[in-house]
Amino acid sequence: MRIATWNVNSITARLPRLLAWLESSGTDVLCVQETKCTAEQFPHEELRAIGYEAAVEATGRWNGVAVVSRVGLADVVHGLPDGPRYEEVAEPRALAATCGPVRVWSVYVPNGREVDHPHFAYKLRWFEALTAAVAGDAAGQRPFAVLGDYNVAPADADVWDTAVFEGATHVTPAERAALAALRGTGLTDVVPRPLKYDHPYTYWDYRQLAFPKNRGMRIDLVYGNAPFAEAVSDAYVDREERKGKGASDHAPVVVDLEV
DNA sequence: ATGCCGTATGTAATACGA
Repeated sequence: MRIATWNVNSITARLPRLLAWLESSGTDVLCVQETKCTAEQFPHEELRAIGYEAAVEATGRWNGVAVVSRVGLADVVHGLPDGPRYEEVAEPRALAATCGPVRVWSVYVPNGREVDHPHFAYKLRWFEALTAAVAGDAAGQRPFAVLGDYNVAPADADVWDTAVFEGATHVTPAERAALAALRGTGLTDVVPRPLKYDHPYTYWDYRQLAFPKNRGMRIDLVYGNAPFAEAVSDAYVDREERKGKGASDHAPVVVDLEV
């Protein structure tokens, strides 16, 4: 089966490309981030018309996640259990579902903004809650993965220029320690192949020709438990989807599983 | 060519992104 994660940067703006991509890629399960819609606005009908159902955690213009599946959708968990609030709001940033033989979380980790901003402490607390929430499934025998926009580059090689990110979020030891703690539950980083160039970047800023210049970052990650990782037959970044008018600033990460 | 920021809100300007 084919499973993927994609920060679509508004599912409304991306709907034509999303529908076309689901069909052309043959994706069975897609974890979506930044739907930027209300639950009522989510395009269930359009997805159903091409054979997919969806579970959605979304509240409006910010954040929002979903799991879109054509191989079943069960045992949905809405929101991150015991997750921190930001400015007293429980933001829609996580959703779990079981799709056929695989259980997944679709996550949109808080950005952090600046290292001395309250949003950064919120980001680290959010990772702690995620780690606690997934520990059971991570240690289990069923294929399980946490897929999404982690807003952390795991290593220096995962950003196009480390000098640009000195003192910035996404590359700090604290964020990378949070990733290590998450892996400590039994998860491994399923690193995709780049279809071009040397690094499997998944995000390129819209500005300053970042994509044509390949000034990217690998921040969309697939963390799978042992049964998941052992079933992986291929993984790649579909950079073709970052091209052209109407693209998201993130490309899908695609994983093929022998399950 | 992959090409110089995009989205939602709301209808101008702002918040947000990383």
